[in-house]
Amino acid sequence: MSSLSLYDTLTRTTSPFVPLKKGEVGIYLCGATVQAPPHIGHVRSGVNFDILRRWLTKSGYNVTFIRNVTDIDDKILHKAVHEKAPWWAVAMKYERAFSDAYAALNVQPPTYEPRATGHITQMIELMTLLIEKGAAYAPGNGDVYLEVRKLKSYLTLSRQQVDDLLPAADADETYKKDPRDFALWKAAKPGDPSWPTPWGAGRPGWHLECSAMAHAYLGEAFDIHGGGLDLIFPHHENEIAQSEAAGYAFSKRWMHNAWVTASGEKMSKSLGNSLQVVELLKSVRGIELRWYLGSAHYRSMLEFSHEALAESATAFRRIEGFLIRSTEILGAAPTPVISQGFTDAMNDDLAVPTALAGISEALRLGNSAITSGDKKGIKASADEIRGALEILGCDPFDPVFSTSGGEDLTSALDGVIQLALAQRTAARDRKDFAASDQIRDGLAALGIVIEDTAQGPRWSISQISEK
RNA sequence: GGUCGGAUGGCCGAGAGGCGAGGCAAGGGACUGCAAAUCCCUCUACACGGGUUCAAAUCCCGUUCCGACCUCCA
Repeated sequence: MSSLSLYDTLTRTTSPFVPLKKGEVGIYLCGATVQAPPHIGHVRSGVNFDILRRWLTKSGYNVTFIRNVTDIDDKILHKAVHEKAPWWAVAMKYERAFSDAYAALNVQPPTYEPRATGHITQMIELMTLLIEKGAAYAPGNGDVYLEVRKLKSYLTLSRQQVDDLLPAADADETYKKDPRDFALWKAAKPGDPSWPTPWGAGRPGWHLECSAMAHAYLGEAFDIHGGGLDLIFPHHENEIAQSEAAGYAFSKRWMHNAWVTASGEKMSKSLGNSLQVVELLKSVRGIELRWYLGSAHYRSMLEFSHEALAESATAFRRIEGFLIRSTEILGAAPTPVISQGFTDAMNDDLAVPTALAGISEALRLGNSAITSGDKKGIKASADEIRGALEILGCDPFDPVFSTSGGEDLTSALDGVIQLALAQRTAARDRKDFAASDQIRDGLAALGIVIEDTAQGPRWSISQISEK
């Protein structure tokens, strides 16, 4: 029996996962800044860490999963001006869009999903502590800064030296002791939302909120902190700086997902709307998009193309088709079973691609078992495949993926189609293939696909058409 | 300037000293009245140049190209 090993960005190595508290895992994942609709890069992070969470849960851990919502920042304020709407309306609109995208991809809701603006009190407490300890200072302009040169281990996650950093273009050295000092708190500008503090009214800096919320929900030390690669610096470095300066042990392990790239380049908001989740869901189902995003290793760049996505969806439908056929033959949905091969792969830093190779093997064996009528073999393969799909969040039997209409409609439809199939079978028996093909073509025109199997004809509703 | 990744067959994507993952696409075959589905077979690749080694896609040195971060980023 293998045990779980995970990569740690801090040490740049894979090491055995040992929780701080037996049987418990605390995870903090940096969520979205809700200032635009989600594109697939955003949801890849959600999918990757959802797989981690499901695997930890399946491994017997009680997982507390925190994913924050940054609902106040410069971009949201700019967007509010642009959209001629209050900043909070903009934030809520895009928070909903993210929630919808996560739901469409079967990303489980976090245990708690804190918003930055709901935790100003905790942020003020943290700043007070940091100032008391001499790590932060309020120079009187309403800003509060963290003094990075006082920290002994600043930039260890990204392995940089303070003096190597390019000075920020917008650094205001009037008040900062060092241009690299970063803002915990930003003084209010006229017209901007603000909250009162002992140092003046203002709003939180981006980094402070995550430290404050992680502390509020997971305590001074927790197991895993996650996010996209681009958050390593400055965001995660600054979180570490704030938290350690406050005396917290903070995260024991750091995990970062790689990007979805387009033509080799990191996906960015300038690429337009085509790779937004809502757009892609017009050509593939949520379960298929999830399969695609989850199929590459989380630390590998995933080169997006519409062709690759379509191929991935085809591959998934093949697996799904087997599970549906096996269910028809066995008269019951498969029971999820986790195979040893799947366990070993997932325990090796979530080696999903290796696990997928195992699924392909089980699929081949299962299809052969259908051909030979080996019900025991069918069940063994179907159980194993469903078990794996469940962890990957792509279980076709999961109610979240069920198409509207439901059982009643399907069974009524089945009765009608069975009548037509009986006519067709009769025609085939008397070798009247013109008549039998006419029936098949007629059903096909209605979106009903007929297949002749060893167990007799079966029908299914054809998948949504490709664009 | 600093830090960090990457380059694998037509395409996507694993692997990290010996045994050429897997998928998609393509071609051939089996099955079938035909189709679909399914199964079998074929297509045997690691950017380039050196080196280490009995053995290198994998380790070392160098080169080229692509990309990311350096205070808005999943």
